Amino acid sequence: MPQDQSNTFLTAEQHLYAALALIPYGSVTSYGRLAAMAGYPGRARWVGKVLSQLPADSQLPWHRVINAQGNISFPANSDAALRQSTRLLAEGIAVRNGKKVLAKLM
DNA sequence: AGCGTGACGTTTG
DNA sequence: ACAAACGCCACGC
Repeated sequence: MPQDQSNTFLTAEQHLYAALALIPYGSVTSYGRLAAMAGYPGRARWVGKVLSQLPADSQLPWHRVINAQGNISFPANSDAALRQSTRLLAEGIAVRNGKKVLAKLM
């Protein structure tokens, strides 16, 4: 039954949110690693899609997710990239050229 | 069914 | 450091 969302059953997205919430303040990880953490190895693109649909008022630390190259996955100096770099900076993580995140991935 | 498009990843040059 | 070539999966047309 589709609407039977008992608390023992978690959707794939919920697993992802749970994994995302576990990323510690001040550290970053990649889409691919987050996918694996959530139990879906090889689904980096899916992670990106889910994050792109997060509500604007989400309390989840979406800004701690960058790509495997260590870059913010938005065009440098776009509004989105600026929002993310601002939030990272607030956690003590520096960003070079509006793209490169100067921190090791988790 | 076919094709283009993504907040992507790995390998190779 | 940069780019191409794959691989990957969900969606919309």
